[in-house]
Amino acid sequence: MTVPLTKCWFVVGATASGKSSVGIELARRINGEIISLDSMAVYRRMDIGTAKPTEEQLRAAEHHLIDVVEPSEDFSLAQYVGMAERKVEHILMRNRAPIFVGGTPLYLKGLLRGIFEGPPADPEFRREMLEAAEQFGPDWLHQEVAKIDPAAAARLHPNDTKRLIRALEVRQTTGVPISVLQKQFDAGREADSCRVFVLDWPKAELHDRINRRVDEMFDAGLVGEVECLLDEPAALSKTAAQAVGYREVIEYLHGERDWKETVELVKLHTRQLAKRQNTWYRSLSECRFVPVSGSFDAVALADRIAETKL
RNA sequence: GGGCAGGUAGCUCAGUUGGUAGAGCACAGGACUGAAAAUCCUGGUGUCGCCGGUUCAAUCCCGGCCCUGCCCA
Repeated sequence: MTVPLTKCWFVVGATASGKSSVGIELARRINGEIISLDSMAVYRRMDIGTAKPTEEQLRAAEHHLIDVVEPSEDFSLAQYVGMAERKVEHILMRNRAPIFVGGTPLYLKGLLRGIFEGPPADPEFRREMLEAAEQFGPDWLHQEVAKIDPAAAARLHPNDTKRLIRALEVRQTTGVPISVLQKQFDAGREADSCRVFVLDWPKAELHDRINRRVDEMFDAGLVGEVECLLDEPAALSKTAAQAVGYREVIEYLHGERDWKETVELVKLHTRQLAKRQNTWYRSLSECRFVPVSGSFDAVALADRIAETKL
């Protein structure tokens, strides 16, 4: 169920923390291949706004799990973990080192601790539940969950619509309460028993990097990229359309706000994303924090990481 | 120069028939397992423009001043 942790490396951090370049340097040193750990880089033709590796970076190291689904397709944690496990297997068969690089902490936790055996999403069911919730009031979902799974209801806030619906969905399709299935979680381990490195920037510096990068994305043609996506025959999937940068630009193209406001909003949402990512890393016992700052040197950092013994 | 409107949290603004104030956003912290770049929870951070007056008590009432916007000269 879980990836063989002692054989894998993880380079993670907030968005714009410099993970990609460190990952590539590390791959060079330890004969590794990179597996993207990113819920949005999986989408084809969503390049600028997801800050995918450049052509040059892609040549410098083998990369996986980038451009693996169409923008019109939904994607999920379970799909990711399944694909990642197969990649790890193949890379190990080639006698190379799997290096996960990216910033989707839920996926990281899924790799580190496993995911529970559950049914896939049922969009129809979710839509119905959402409508019902709207009709019967905000507490209705919570009451429904309490009826079939008191343990889950106790854990979930009445406003936590998405998780409440998922609890109902799992019970509906499997007959088993989600709180029973989720007991399969792995407990988590000491940081020095695995190699999970978090690039840890001072907040002000990270914000500067984010703001600069967002400006660069717009200069590089983010709006044009989004226009092309909207011109495609198949509409953007729910999961693809919620990506930071894409959502705001779509609204801009619909005339909801002007260019300058849009750029600032993307910066804001990216900073907020970075904050949430860092909250995740703090909560995962496996993480080793690697302080980095203005003098950031990807080569030196990769050297240090490569020397880490278990 | 005259008239009108306004000055309250980092921002946009409520409000107090006089008992020192609260929303949204921002910000901080947290949660999170098939939507996760999503979603949810908790927290108010303040010379209520300035100086006087009335009052037990003024952000609120009165007088003066300053600033901003609009209109008239």
